[in-house]
Amino acid sequence: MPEGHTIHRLAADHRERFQDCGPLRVTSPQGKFSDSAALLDGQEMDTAEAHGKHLFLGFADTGWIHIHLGLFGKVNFGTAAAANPPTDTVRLRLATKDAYVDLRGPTTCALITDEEKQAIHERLGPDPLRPQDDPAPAYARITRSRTTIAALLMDQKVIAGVGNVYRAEVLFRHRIDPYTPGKDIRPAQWTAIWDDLVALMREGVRLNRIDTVRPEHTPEAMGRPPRVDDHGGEVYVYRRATMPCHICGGEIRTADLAARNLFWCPKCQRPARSRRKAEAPLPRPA
DNA sequence: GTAGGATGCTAAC
DNA sequence: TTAGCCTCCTACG
Repeated sequence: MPEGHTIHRLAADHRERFQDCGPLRVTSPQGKFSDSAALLDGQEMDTAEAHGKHLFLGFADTGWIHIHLGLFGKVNFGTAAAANPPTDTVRLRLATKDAYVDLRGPTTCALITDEEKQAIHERLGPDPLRPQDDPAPAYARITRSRTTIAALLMDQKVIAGVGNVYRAEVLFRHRIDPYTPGKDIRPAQWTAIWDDLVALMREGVRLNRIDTVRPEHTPEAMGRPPRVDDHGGEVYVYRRATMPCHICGGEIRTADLAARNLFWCPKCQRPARSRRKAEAPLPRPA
């Protein structure tokens, strides 16, 4: 379930359980990380950090474990490693005598150097969850681009950490048509998007799930049934195709955009130019 | 039991 | 633009 909030939460969870806890048992039951695991076995993890969807576990003497979960990767924490042997799909297990963590199905799990880590940071855009990150370079790219804002928000070189859920939800919250070209996004709109992502994603880290509905649109406030779905959080449009919009009652739509599912409300997120007209939204390019 | 999809990304055409 | 990667879960027989 990896958008940026998940990865920042994982970094904090790794620090809490394993940072400066003495030598770790490092193994790769599945085998694909065995050589590096052997190098790391018995070392101490001294830090863990996240940038966008990338997780870095720091081992002062040996380097960094670079982890990217991709679409399927999963992390499970547990206690009493000895009593819970890993299954053969576990790529990486870190363990103390009290706690363990298992990594399965990542796109990336590799031992890298400081220089390689730096190169990864340099190709990522600012991350709303990194307090020191500046949203200005992201806007500079957006305002130069004819690509749709929906695609730009998913481009990790532009902004790091936003995934398919946050992109759909933040555009809805600001009534922005997802097909708006980047160059038509006004500075005030970008500031509002960034500030909102900072708030939403921080809440995502805290609760370990994505909630985006405002207080007046919660199930309790509206007297509607809560969402029944594997993500847990309350949302406006993500995976709600054909269901009624919580605000206007119109039908939520879905479309393919850059090989991902886009969700939006065509009434609430009408292009600015046609919002004055009482007509249906303009036809979309395929 | 099996197919298909999923909050991601890259390399190759 | 497409195929490929990696795993888990759900829906459907």
